[in-house]
Amino acid sequence: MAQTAETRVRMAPEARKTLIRTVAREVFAERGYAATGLAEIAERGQVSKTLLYHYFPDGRPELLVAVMDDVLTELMAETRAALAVPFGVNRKIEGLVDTFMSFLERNPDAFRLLFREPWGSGEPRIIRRAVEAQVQLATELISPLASSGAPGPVLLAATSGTVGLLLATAELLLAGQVDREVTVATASRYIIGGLAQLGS
Amino acid sequence: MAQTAETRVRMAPEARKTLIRTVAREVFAERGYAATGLAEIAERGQVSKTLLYHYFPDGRPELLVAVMDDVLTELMAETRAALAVPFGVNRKIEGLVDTFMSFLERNPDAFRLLFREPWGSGEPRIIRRAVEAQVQLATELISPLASSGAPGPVLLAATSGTVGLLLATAELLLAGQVDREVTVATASRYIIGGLAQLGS
DNA sequence: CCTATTATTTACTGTCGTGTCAGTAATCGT
DNA sequence: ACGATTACTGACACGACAGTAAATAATAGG
Repeated sequence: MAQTAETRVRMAPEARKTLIRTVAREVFAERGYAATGLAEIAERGQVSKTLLYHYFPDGRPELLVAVMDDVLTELMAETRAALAVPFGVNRKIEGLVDTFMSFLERNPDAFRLLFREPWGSGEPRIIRRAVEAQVQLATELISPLASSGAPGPVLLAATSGTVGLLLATAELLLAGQVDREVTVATASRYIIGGLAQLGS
Repeated sequence: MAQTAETRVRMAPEARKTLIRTVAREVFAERGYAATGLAEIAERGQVSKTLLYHYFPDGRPELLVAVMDDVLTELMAETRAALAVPFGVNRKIEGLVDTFMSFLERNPDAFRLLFREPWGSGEPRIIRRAVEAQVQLATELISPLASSGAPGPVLLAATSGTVGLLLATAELLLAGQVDREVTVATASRYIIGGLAQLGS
């Protein structure tokens, strides 16, 4: 009967928190937000549900925001790096697209979590703000690539559309319907050609 | 105590069915799929939950597929009409975009239901098939607008990207951040410019 | 008018997910 | 060594929702 005598694990709060964030990221990514219960996160993290509430008092929403923040930070870092090269706009666009697709191939589920969940309906405010911030960032990042002569709203529509285009083609890549080379090449050309039309 | 004597309403099956479809469309659109319970549909339709199961044995998923089908049918009809004009490709594109945006302004919630829900994760098969059909249709519709010289995968990526672009700018329009004229003009130009790049 | 049919409801069961409370075990300071 | 603090847990109340069985009222056919 030698009970393995429940040796509890007891970690430093920061460590536990990041551990939880990591696990939550996995589960949310796999199952999607709506389909994920705190119970599963707790189980996989070898942790009680109560502890989740202790570190993230607002429960699931707060946990999700934390995860979104993590993923977004990574993505933004890589993207910024891709834009920092000393080449012309067209080259930068290609670099951006390539980086984006590469990130998605490495984090396909996180991608869906970030961009393909139906935020905006009845979800808590924390999430809405996180999503707005996300859109904001993407826009700031892409705006400089467009011809700077165009008026505000046009620019906004164009950048937003560019993001949509990227996401749609990315989906195709993830579904295995188009290989990466073609995806990157086509999307890049499309974007270059599209942005070129704004001034005329 | 004069009970208004529960006069049941008893309709012909077809009528009830379409009534239910209508109500379901409203509720799904407002609340989103995940957040909608059958109870609410039943309540708003002045009908018992059991009846829903009677006419749609698979419950929520089946109900949703029915609604998606209705909305999609409408959208496709309008879109086809817009493409049937005897003008050149560029004009057709403008017409398509305009029609699309117009439809969305009239059915903003249905739009979100169709395109912005996270289908593809753990949802029942019926839904997945419905979504695939939807993508299929959109692709067939847009494909002919691209320069026909490009190879298959490129064409696929381009059409898919076009849809993404449309959806993204539509979102902007619905959010009131850009007015319709600008949205249509910018999206059209972008698409025209983008598709033109495919051959080179 | 009466019976067979069927459209419809009431009332219920089981499941699952959130959020909480009272308690238990590890660690730290002294 | 031994309290005091703090990380952590088990068990449960509570509500919402999917799904079902059996009864009931409306209609159609004779």
